[in-house]
Amino acid sequence: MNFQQLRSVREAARRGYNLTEVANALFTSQPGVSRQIRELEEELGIDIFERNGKRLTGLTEPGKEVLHIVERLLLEAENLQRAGETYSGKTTGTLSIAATHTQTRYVLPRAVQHFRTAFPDVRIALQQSAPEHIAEWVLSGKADIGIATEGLSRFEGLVSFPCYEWHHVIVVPDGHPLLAVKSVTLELLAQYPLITYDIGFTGRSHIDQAFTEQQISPDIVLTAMDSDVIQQYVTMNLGVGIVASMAAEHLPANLHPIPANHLFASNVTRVAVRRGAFLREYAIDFIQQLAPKLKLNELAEAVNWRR
Amino acid sequence: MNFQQLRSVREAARRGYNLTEVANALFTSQPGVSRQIRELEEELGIDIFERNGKRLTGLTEPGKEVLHIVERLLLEAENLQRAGETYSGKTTGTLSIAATHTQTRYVLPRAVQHFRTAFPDVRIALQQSAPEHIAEWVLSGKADIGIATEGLSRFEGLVSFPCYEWHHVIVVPDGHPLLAVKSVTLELLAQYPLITYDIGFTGRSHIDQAFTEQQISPDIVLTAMDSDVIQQYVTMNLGVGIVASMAAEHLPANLHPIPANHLFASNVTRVAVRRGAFLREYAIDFIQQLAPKLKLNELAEAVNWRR
DNA sequence: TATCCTTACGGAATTCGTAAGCATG
DNA sequence: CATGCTTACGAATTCCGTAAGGATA
Repeated sequence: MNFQQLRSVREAARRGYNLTEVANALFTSQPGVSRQIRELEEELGIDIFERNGKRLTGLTEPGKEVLHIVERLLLEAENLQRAGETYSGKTTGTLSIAATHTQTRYVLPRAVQHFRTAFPDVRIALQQSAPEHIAEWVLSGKADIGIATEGLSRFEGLVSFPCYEWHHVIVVPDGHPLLAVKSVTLELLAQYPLITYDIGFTGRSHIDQAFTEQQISPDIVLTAMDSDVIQQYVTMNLGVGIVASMAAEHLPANLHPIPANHLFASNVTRVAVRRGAFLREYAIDFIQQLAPKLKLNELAEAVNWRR
Repeated sequence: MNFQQLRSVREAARRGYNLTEVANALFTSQPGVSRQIRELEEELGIDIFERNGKRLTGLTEPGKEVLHIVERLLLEAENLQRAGETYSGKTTGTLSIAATHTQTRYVLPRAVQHFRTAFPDVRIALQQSAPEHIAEWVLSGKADIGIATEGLSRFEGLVSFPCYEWHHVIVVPDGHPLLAVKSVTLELLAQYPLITYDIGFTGRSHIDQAFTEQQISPDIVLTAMDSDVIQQYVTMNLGVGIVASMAAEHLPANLHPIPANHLFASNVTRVAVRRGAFLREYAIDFIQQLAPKLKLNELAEAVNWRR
């Protein structure tokens, strides 16, 4: 058993069982990959892959179990590498962050700027994606850190920490009737067409929840994944916007914020890492930047309690 | 990075940093081991071991972190082997069980007998030890299964399941005054010298607890790790014995049991496996033999939830 | 017939053990 | 001076890529 065999198996599963592609990905020859896989299968005494004639078509039942273990093995191997890099005082490396648009656009810039000065030699890979995919990315090791407001705490394989709390804010264009109202109510709000986030994004669930509780059906005419798009359509007078407070901090001159703390439940943005991951010094630093209240030993314990 | 390097590091830490010994254990040459370790250190860019001149004396700070990861890696590798053996339908292998004396003596014989007929080609390694060590053995992978009444549930790295419930029983020799009493009380019992288990063994904590709650100080004249010794001394009229009900089932003719269900809290014997371990079919069978109420999917989930 | 996997083979690189050298308690 | 680690070197093994062969959509 060796690591090249394990890499071949993992890559084969990831790349749709096409060994030619696997060979390219691993910078080796196709017969080599073929051999690695067969040798591992022989050593374990089982078929890992289903074969249709000569072509691989999928995983066998035992193969699925094997793949799980192989993934864990390779993740631990990466942990080992990173441990080495950390303690050898290397400041180079890559910090891979998966975050939603809202985080990437309004929250991360400050953290990234600080990070750049603190660790100038570390490359940052920002992966913007939907909350449900962020968890996947972190679980698979493709991202070191995941940041989102929804859907991170459901995964056993992740440890997540609260970063900060925020509210939704109503955004209207110049001269909108709501600007004259002292305290906006949900009923009032529901009289206008609304523009807000897609389901599953940026606290959308709390918006729906608020309306449902008061048995009001809002007229949501348009949803988007990001606040810029929402603002764009509010400017075009298509409706009243509901965006995250972070997005409402720097509005263009023709748009105006109206507080909505009293209407929608507050949201907590969380940062997540894979349970058992070895975190580089700079990754820990970045997390602490995002969640300043988080104690270092809390973090270490939560991530490594598996020991 | 390769597995031989990892094995060398682990073995070095286990064998007191004597590379000559490590070489023997791994059936290779001493310079080979030396090289493996140095190459891994070079690849990771750190010193794993403290050196005093040429000799290894211990782990460096980073080395401790590295060792943790290495241990996990090698355990996963063993999991992979076992997965192969399981699915390839091999009935050979070894089931390593760590248990207390009481379990080994009175509970395991039946399970082992059943196991021998079901899996005649699997060797059984019974490791008898103190409860606190059982957890260690299972955690380190030296034992597949641990069985004890105390001290298994405290470990995050273990998953444990209840096997069966039992009580303590009072044991007295022929003609003892307690035999004439209808229902023994703690006060009455405390008037005699007592012989029972060592602290930390076989439900001893529940015995102490019962006396403490009634503010009685029993006169425990002798403690032992196992029931045979206790019975021996009861026979010699040194005092009244308190043993596990399993041990009182087959008493010699000159000793007599007196129920004590009403005096001491009942005990639950538990079986534990390492979280994330891959369990061979026969190991699962053995566990089910011990804990018949345990559902298969419960077990699988608890052990592998890490995925 | 184009794609994809296997087999065969030979050269290259790695690995490993022996023997000798050196440090330490 | 005995134990224990390192260095040096050569042999053996393993590894890997190229080229050819065969199966399948």
